[in-house]
Amino acid sequence: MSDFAPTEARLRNTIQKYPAFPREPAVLVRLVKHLYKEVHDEANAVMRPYGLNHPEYNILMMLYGAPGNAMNPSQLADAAGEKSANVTRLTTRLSEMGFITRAASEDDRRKVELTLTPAGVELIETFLPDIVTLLHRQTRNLSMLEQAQLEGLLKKMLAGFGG
Amino acid sequence: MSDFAPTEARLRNTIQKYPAFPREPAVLVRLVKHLYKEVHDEANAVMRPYGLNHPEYNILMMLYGAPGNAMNPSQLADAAGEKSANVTRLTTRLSEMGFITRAASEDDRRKVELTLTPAGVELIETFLPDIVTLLHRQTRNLSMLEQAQLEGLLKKMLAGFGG
DNA sequence: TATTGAATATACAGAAATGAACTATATACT
DNA sequence: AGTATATAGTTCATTTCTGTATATTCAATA
Repeated sequence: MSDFAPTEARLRNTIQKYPAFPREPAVLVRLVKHLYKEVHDEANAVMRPYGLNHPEYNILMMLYGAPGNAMNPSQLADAAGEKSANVTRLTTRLSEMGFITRAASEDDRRKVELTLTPAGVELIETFLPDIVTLLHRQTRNLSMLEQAQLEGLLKKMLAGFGG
Repeated sequence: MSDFAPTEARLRNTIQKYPAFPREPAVLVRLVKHLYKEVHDEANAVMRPYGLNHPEYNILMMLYGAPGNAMNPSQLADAAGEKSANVTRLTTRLSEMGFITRAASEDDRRKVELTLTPAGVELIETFLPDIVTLLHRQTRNLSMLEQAQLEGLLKKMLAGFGG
């Protein structure tokens, strides 16, 4: 449970030296960063016994939630927040392990269709209980109302990106 | 401005197949992940012309906010959310570039003191205008009240980690 | 004061991620 | 049709990161 107070202190010093530095945006960005690191590390730890890491978990879950358990690499890159070159590597490995298949698309021959295999589905449903526990733990400090509020604010912030 | 609707749809499918999967915690984690990726990529893009990347920017800013512009590697690892082995590498590079110095601590000889050089401070104050612009852009959709609410909720969530 | 255990930082090898270049296919335009 | 432009995916070289082992110093205590 990393303490955020030192970050606040550093930010005060920074602003004293450089008054134009915007406190609130900087706090938000640093909080997001810290939260992500925790999420990432904890997910890695949970997945390790299954021979997977956090990005691989993500890929699998995106497919699990897709119609027909299938997606293209580019959709997957977008969904999982990975660069496309990285999706190639990740899906190659998952396919070597037998959890997904790779097939050329019929209608557009540039496209590739990645599909979960039954073994992939089985694997997912094996590790999901651990993930469910993790997710509950990671949000245990927030009431349902607070979770909903947080969701709304994060979406709003995210929507402002990329301009 | 990556659209979040497909994520929601995937989550609905997932829950239909696996009802125990907690929607709200999963949404929050995915939002944090997407936000972080955007923050990371955009910061990398802004820093590139200065010959730096996002983690290096972070290291420099942590030092800039520290008393005496100095910290130990372990403090820095905690502050910047980097693994300590990575801090060694990052600070070695920054020191080779002349932006920080590395010195053995007087009182505890296990410790190392990393300090910003004048060149480091100058560099920071050169790129800060671009960062300030970036930070404002990344939070432009949120009112000041919303930013404060978001800060509170993120802190609360973060405080629940690590148990 | 020895000894044991904890803390700090680094080294190193292997794994993961990135950016840029490239191939192949599809779409738009004239 | 023919040419230019855009899109999908991969490859490759390089950079970045991680986990683990190790060296050194400090702290506690018997």
